[in-house]
Amino acid sequence: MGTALSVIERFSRFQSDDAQSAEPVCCPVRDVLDRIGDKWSVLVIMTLATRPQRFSELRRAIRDISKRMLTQTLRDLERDGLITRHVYATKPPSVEYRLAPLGQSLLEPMASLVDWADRRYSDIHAARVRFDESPL
Amino acid sequence: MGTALSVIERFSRFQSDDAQSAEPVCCPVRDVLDRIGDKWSVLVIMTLATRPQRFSELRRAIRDISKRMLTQTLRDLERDGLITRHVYATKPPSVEYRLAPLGQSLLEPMASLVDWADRRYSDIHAARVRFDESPL
DNA sequence: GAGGACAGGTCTCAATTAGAGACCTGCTTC
DNA sequence: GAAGCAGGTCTCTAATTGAGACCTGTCCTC
Repeated sequence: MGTALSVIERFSRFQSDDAQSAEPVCCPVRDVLDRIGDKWSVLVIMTLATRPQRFSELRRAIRDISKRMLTQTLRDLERDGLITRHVYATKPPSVEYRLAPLGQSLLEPMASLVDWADRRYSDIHAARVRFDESPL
Repeated sequence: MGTALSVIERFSRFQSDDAQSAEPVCCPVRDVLDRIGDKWSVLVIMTLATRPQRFSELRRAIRDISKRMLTQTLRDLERDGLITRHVYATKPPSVEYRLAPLGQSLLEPMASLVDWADRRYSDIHAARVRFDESPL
């Protein structure tokens, strides 16, 4: 609790410093969060958490991702050092993606978020229904 | 560690069940993650973590958010029960946003993610540079 | 009492981004 | 020799975003 606030306060200070300056916004945390906070990254990382997988295994696991977005998400994650890409010179060459140590280290905090989402989902859903039904 | 994997495995099972069915993807965790995983939600929640704030205070704190997106983000967060909106009938009516208990409960897991981002930023940045410089 | 400022938005339009799906290369199978 | 899979790329369209004009109402200043 106290820990959470101290982390967030540190971040806030960064952000308000930024609010002063005329420069474009530049904050490491935002930079990273923008990257892993997109629609597919978290899903891909969690899918790779159990075991390394090939391109088409990932596509089957995450049914509604398009090839285009899967390719792009994998490239971005590789670029950030969260996953690694291994090409095997088999008959039709196969490509395997696996979590790099950096990606592994993300599992812990990510799991706490997933756990939160899981436990609070019913509250959130109830709030939505209430909001949508409310007068006006 | 073990905890992280068990949470993620539970989620994965959900996802692979889903992979079997012909139905459109439907998973509580994804539902929630899509919502808070957008560009602005995390920023707004963290800004409100320190104290309740008014619309224009938020705009000043998050300099590069447009009015349109701030309004929309706040509505969505309110709808999900993460924040509450209070209108005061002052001379020019003022509107204050504050974290609801549900939003408070998100601070802890979110902070662990922010902390990760903060501590790993240099690794990620180094990986990017390496990737961008690499042959081809 | 006209002009400007601020609060909290909404609306419109242009630019960016995402998704569907056709297409490509190389190799195997019927 | 038609068809299928792997791992992508390319193109076209649809949805999302951001910039910024505009709106209503209440101050304050001159």
